[in-house]
Amino acid sequence: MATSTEENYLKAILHLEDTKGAATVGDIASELELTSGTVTTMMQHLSEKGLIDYVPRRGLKLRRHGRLAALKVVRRHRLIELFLVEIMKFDWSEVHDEAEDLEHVVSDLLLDRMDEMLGRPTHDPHGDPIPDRNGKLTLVDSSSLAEVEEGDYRVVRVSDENSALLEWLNQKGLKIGGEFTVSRKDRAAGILEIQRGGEAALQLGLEMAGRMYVEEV
Amino acid sequence: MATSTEENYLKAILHLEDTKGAATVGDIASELELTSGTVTTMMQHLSEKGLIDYVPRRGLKLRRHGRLAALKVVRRHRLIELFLVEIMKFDWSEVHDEAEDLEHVVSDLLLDRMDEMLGRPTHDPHGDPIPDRNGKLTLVDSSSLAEVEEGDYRVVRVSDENSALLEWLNQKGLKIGGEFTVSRKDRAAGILEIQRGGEAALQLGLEMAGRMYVEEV
DNA sequence: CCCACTATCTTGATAACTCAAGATAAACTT
DNA sequence: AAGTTTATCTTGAGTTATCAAGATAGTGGG
Repeated sequence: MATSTEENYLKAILHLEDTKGAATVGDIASELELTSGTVTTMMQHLSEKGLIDYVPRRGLKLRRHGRLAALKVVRRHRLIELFLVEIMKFDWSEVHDEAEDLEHVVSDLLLDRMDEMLGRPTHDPHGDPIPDRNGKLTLVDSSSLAEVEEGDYRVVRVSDENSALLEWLNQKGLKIGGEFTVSRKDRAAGILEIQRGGEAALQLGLEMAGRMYVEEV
Repeated sequence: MATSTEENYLKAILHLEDTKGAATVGDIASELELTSGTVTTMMQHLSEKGLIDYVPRRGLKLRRHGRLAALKVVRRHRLIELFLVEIMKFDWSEVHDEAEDLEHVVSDLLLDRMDEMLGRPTHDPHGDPIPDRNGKLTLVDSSSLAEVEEGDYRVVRVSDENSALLEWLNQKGLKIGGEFTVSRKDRAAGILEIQRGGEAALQLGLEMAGRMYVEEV
């Protein structure tokens, strides 16, 4: 139905709407590393296909159909990531790019086989929820680690966009579900200190903390 | 390095050279279901890239580099097919198309993980040999079932191009390694009769038998 | 040796996706 | 309100892969 290119645009728009409230031509261009002119052309095209509402210079928004298509791609991406981690024994820091390619190619049948093999999972390796086959998505209720006060927390989700952070967390043994204490927060220095069990305290920059989402214990 | 399209052309040329001795523009066109004009253009392109020797109207041939690239694609295809059958529990009749898409996308790392998981296999689900990482390929020594005389045989390989045949074999319980007796051969009627253990005899058209390869027991 | 047939090749067009550069509209500034 | 900045849009052009239609070269028959 949709080409891989179209799917990538739809996914980017969904992501921007979910995080920033709305997507603009410029946002999409920088997310996909394209020029805005290129994005404008595609917006006209997606609009003609009825996947988005697009009024030149006024803005754009996913339509129902486009949102469903985008959620389908997200579902594929996340299921594939989980498959790579659980079955193929990849590290959670190395699955993003592979899934980015596979999500456009894997058949529905193979995807369902993966889903079944994984026991119809609800979350991917980074804690992101996996939309179900109807595009329904259970939101994860959590706060950014950069914004919480001192206290006890559990890791609920980590952004998959920075693989260096994922590797670091992996090396420190901190995974989804892991618990720890925020023992010090120095906003001026932009640093957070966290403590786990009897282990040595870890320093973490606020920028990286902003990519981690937690719930209170 | 090469686009999926280029890879498909190279694979087709390799296949034709291996089965017919040489590939022509027309052969490639019908194998890939394209017009000859399209193929001509690509031959010029592959020739410029040094992947084939091509003299207009005289013919074409894979060069070392092109042959290696083609073998790499074949390796990917066959490993993926085996992965789909062994790990994902697909039937051998339904893996061809899926592998056709995945072969251009799966990373070397993922492919190696599959290879490892499968125990560095040497043959795909249809009995075709899997080229090793250097493109070395162990030929399967076998004869076409359409050409043997009455006697006892073992199935060594079945062409993966006719999925109806694969389904039929599957349903009859005849797989790679399976043994049987050719009890009657009627060239005029174009029919072959085979017998296994105590089971009822099976009739098979010579055309289909031509897609099966066997060795004497 | 010439004609006809067939395979191959060339040319002109199309579709999808992209960029660079210049035009225009909307939003701030003062 | 006018000027400046910034975001967005338009236009022209390039790339890759494709087809249709017409030109051309080789081959085989008479």
